[in-house]
Amino acid sequence: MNSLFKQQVFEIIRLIPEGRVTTYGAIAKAVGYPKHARHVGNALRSYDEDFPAHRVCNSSGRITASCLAGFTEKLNREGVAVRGDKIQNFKVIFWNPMEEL
DNA sequence: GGGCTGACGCGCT
DNA sequence: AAGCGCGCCAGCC
Repeated sequence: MNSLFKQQVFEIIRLIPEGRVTTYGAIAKAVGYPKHARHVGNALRSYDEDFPAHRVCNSSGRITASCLAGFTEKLNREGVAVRGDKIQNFKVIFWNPMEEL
């Protein structure tokens, strides 16, 4: 994949407000690659510190990241309730990147 | 070059 | 409600 893809993905994630979350698919669509949801996650396997990767989950509001515990803790600190791997009020706090472009 | 993997998503059982 | 199957495609071996 070209680095532009990653770059745009990272750019969008940085725009996610505190206390809000979005999905891999939504980001993929927003950057013009609707079928590349997997690669959004793939690009996030490694990320810089201070990068809010914990604000990204799958389309059903579940955290599928490797470090679930860490993300849950970060989300809780931002006021996002998480039970198990499921984000509570997902539909309410979902942030749509499409509306920001 | 080929097979396997995967932080996904959607439709069908 | 909960799985299962399949499409998708960049990396990694």
